[in-house]
Amino acid sequence: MNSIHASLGNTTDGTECGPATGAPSPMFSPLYQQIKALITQSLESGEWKPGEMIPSEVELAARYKVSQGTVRKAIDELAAGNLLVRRQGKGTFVATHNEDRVQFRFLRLLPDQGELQPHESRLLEVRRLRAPAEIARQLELKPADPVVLVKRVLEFEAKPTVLDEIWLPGAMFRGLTLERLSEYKGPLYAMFETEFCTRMIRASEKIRAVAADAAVAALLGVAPGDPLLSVDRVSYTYGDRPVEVRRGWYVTAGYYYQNDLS
Amino acid sequence: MNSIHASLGNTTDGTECGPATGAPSPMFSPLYQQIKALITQSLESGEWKPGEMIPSEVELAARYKVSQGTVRKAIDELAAGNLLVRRQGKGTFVATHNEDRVQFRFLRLLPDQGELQPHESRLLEVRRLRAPAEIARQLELKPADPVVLVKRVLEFEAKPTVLDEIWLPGAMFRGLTLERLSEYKGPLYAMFETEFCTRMIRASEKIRAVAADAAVAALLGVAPGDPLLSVDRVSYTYGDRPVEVRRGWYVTAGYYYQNDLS
DNA sequence: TAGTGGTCTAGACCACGTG
DNA sequence: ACGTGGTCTAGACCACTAT
Repeated sequence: MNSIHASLGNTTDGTECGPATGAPSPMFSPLYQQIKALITQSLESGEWKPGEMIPSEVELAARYKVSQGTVRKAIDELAAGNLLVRRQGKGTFVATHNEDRVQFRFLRLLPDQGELQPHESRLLEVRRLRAPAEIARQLELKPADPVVLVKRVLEFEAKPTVLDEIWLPGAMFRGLTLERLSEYKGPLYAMFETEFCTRMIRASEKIRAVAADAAVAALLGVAPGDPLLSVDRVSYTYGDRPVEVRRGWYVTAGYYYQNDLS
Repeated sequence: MNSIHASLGNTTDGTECGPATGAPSPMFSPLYQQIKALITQSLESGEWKPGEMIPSEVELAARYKVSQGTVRKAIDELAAGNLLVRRQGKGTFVATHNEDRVQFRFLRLLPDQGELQPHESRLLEVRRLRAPAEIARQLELKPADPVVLVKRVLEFEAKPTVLDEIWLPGAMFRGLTLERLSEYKGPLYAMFETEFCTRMIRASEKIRAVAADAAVAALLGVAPGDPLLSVDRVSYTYGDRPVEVRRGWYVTAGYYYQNDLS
């Protein structure tokens, strides 16, 4: 009958970010799962921020009053899920989208030849409106809740290649404006993380081949009817809460979507 | 200075299948990696066949003269890579494509509504020929080496949905004929595994949107020019050796290609 | 009841990165 | 030299499955 001992060093010192919900958490499960949940809470509450180093394994073992091996197994799983990054000799760090190394975890478009060049993002519009039924459903909002709609085009080597319609919960992205977005360099998810305390953990995509309609064709510089890759993505943050719906159209002439099965 | 002790129970008793290559294997690396390599060898040589149970952790620990924890870590990684399947209370088993549970690991097409229905495979042709340059390159064969080409259509609910051109090394798939193929029920990879001792471990896909040409359109019952999902797959077996090239065209009306990012 | 994998511990030592 | 994560061990006990 294992359960975590009372409440200890779980110092959720209300730092800037998230609500530190403190969901009941699984009580009767393997110890390392409980530790995993506690660490996840600290990540979500912002006690340890993206890019920062978390306490060492021995420290955590002391804090939670378990053996180092148990903490290790918890961290192993979190690292496998890309929430943490281990670096031998240095420590364990909170994963972040602000790293060149891991830039393209969520954009799996590669050129037929050569390396992927840095791309240019051209903002078309940023609008606040009431969520259409389908978007509300996917974001788990009430119909007509406020949302932000961002439209943009990504250009690779000066060729428009990706058109994105990005839907975000309005409540969560209050200060998001076209100006603020255009100032920001680098991936969107990096900005969401640093400016809106919203870290994208995983995403699920539905991919289809579609014919370009007139509007999309014009924006991407292709002919109406040309085949495009349609990518419908829902992104999730801690606790599997959906926080972004993204509809993308990819021009796959000279580029392909890379996927590995195992 | 760790290395595996001399040669022990590594009884590669030349059973029916593979050549049991016995590549030198990594000598100075973590012990559990060496164990992992040894286990992989036994899998490749056919000592333990798909679906069978491998020796228990304590047995393996004794055989390799290491602790159970070390064997455990090796098995953990092999299970994570889908080479083995752990089943509590029963044992650890060699993964197989002959299981309903894991049928659609490599076919990620889902219907917009409802569950995926069992599909019908319609063989168009099976032909032996000399490998075109591009196929030879991808299969790491010499140009003009013999290959087998299989063409088929998959039908979902009586609607042709997937057209596949499958290229296989001729030497490896000697007895493969249209008759033999059409007798076989179930996934191709299950047949390859049981009949040709070739287990597909992982695959890499390049996905594009293309316009259907006349020939493909006719076979799939769509109009020429209609958008199709083009899926170029290379599948690998033990040791990352490529053993299949597959060019697929998917009709994504009513179906989508599902992908999860993390 | 016996055998399997699953969890947890405690401690020793190694490999890497830093000061 | 020190602190970090990484490896390896040995042993205890739990949970599940079969007989």
